[in-house]
Amino acid sequence: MARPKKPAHAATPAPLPLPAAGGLVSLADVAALAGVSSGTVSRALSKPEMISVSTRQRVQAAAERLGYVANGAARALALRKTHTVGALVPRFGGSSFPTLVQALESTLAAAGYTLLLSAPDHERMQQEAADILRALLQRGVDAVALLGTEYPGAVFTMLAAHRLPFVMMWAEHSSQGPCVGFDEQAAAALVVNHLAQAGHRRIGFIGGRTAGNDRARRRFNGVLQALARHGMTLVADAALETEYGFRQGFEAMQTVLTKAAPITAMVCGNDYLAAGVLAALDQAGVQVPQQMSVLGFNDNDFAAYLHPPLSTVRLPISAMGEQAGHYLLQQLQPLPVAAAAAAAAPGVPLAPPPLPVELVLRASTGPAPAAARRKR
Amino acid sequence: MARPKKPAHAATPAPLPLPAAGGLVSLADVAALAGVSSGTVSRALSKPEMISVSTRQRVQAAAERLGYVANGAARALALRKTHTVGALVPRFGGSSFPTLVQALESTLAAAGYTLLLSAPDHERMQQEAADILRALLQRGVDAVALLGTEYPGAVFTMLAAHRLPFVMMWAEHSSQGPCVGFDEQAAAALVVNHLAQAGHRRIGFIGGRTAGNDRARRRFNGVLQALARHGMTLVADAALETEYGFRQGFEAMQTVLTKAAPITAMVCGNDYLAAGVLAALDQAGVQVPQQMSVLGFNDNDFAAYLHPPLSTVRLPISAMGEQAGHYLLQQLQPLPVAAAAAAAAPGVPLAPPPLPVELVLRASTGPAPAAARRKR
DNA sequence: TTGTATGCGTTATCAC
DNA sequence: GTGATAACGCATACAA
Repeated sequence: MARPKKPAHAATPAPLPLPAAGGLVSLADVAALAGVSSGTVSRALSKPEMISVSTRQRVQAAAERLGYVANGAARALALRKTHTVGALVPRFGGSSFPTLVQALESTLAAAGYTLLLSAPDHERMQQEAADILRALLQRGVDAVALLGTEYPGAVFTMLAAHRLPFVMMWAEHSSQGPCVGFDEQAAAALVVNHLAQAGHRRIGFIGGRTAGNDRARRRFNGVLQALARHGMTLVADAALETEYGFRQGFEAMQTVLTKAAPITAMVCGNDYLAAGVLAALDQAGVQVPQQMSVLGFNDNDFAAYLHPPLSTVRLPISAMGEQAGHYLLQQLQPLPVAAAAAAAAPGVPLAPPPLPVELVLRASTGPAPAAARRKR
Repeated sequence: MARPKKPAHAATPAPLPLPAAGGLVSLADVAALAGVSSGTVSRALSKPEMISVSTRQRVQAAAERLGYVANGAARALALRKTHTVGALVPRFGGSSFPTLVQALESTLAAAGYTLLLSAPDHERMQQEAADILRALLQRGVDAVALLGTEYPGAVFTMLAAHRLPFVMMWAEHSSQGPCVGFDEQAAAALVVNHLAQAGHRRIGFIGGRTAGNDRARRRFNGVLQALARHGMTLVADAALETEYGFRQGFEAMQTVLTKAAPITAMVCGNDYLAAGVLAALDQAGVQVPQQMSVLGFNDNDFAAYLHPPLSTVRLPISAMGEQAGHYLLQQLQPLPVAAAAAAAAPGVPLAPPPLPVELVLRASTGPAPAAARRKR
């Protein structure tokens, strides 16, 4: 600033590594030190191949020396790109969403994108989703990852108005846009078929709240449908929904036991619930699997370390996060071939196929107890 | 733009809710529609009290109509403030960090701040922490929340150079800056004292890796020191460190059992490990607590639903996240009184006091087994 | 109360 | 290969 030209022989009296006036070190500062224009500095740093070796080195040295860090806001303003992806993920703690988010974040980070996380604790989500999204848009994001599909229309309207790529995670078949997820019905079928083949006819279910939670609802419906294919339904008194959580599973199972519904197997909506269910059975003196079988959906990864180890459907949570990330990145930086494909079928971004699920059998299931089997 | 004045009687032929040309709707668009200048729009939206009621309403209506969302990059550039806090949290999935982050995020969100999350999956963290922080700075953050204290000096140098408020979470007494956390030593003492009073003399420990993990190290040291006060040390063959996780706890406990170290109690570094330990004991036919007591640090919240329910020290993870958030917010928007205090003692931001811990006893501990007790 | 003009730090366009 | 210069969209002195 004081001297726009002047190559930096051995000038500057106090060239500390952390100088900068009141504000922070900018392109202009680096330019002054390197004795070039700010435009050159910009290029030297972002497109080195366009610059001669000597000046590039001078610039890099100067930048290093001053501890220059580009101002993302200015860059975003000029580029109209933030290199940031927003994520809307409700009920973050105590769920398996962290695993999903971790996978999403590292996938994005590997491509130079950062994750702007919004994790409304309450079910503010339901009403305020649009406001929360607005905050994300306002802050500046190039794309958005949503958990689930249950959002007010305003959310999709805003997304469309801003022409933002987005993806719904842990979801399938939304008319609103592309989803990544796995086949919940297949997962439920895996569980139910296994129980049916073992001779179980009276089956209970403890799952998450279905209102405003499409994941819990699909899971529940999947179980119902799979049961129907075997000519069964859930035992009325033994079908509950509750919040996800250890305590909730525990208490729900206590309720089921109180009602003394004669069941031989319980299906658990996720493994938090399953752990609570097992604890309740243990406390009540019910033997697993001798007196009752338990199976679950394995959102997290501790089912194998419960007592008894729980048979579960293993769900590809991490893979789902990676898939979401890759999908968004593909929308963000379309490769030649992808762009060509997109041009061929415009308007319909190709969503990835559902991820595979897998039944993992452990000690918690066995043939239906004799007493129950006699009933049919 | 076409007509800078002109109040918007009933003009514009196709006033769709999502118009905007190639780019997106900006202040100027709203201004044009409302028939005012862009400066007025800016004020009407951010400082409504400076504007007359009538024009304010016109502006708000126009903004609404166009679906205007402010451009955060431009705002950040003009304001030199991003209203964003960066977080560096390693090993995100399968830990108790999500709970912490959730609490941090909602605390910040309540004050209008968003969370930029960086969650290096690997122990890239160790080497690349500075690069990751640089990415955060470059993206633009007003403050930073770090998990733990183990960062290269470059990290703190950059933080200082950019004059960024920051806080280290789950930490105590760092010379590098303010910390929020709880007293790990007190927590360890709670556990060890309880065991000592029950007559245990031969105690083992399975905890997290201490290299490059100050939390695991403090926890380990706390146990050692508490033992020392009772004239004990850990039983050599029964003291292991491993990654956190169910499987890891399971395998570590198997190793301990293999070595047949005659112990009467195990202390677990966290509850993932504890769950694995219990599973291993169960599989080996070791009765808890009759033959062996197990206690643990309760990072997560499922200790009560294990088999048997695990006695633990309950750790205030959520409170820690809130505390971190409040601390940063206080640095960001100093209240009159806080500012005065800061002026009185400049340079040393006052870190909040450690949060309280609590011992929760359940069925997993009892008096030391007779066989072992005989030994002393 | 409202309009005008300038600056925020970068990138991109265009001459040189 | 490099240097001016004009956006980018918003906030804010300053003028009216």
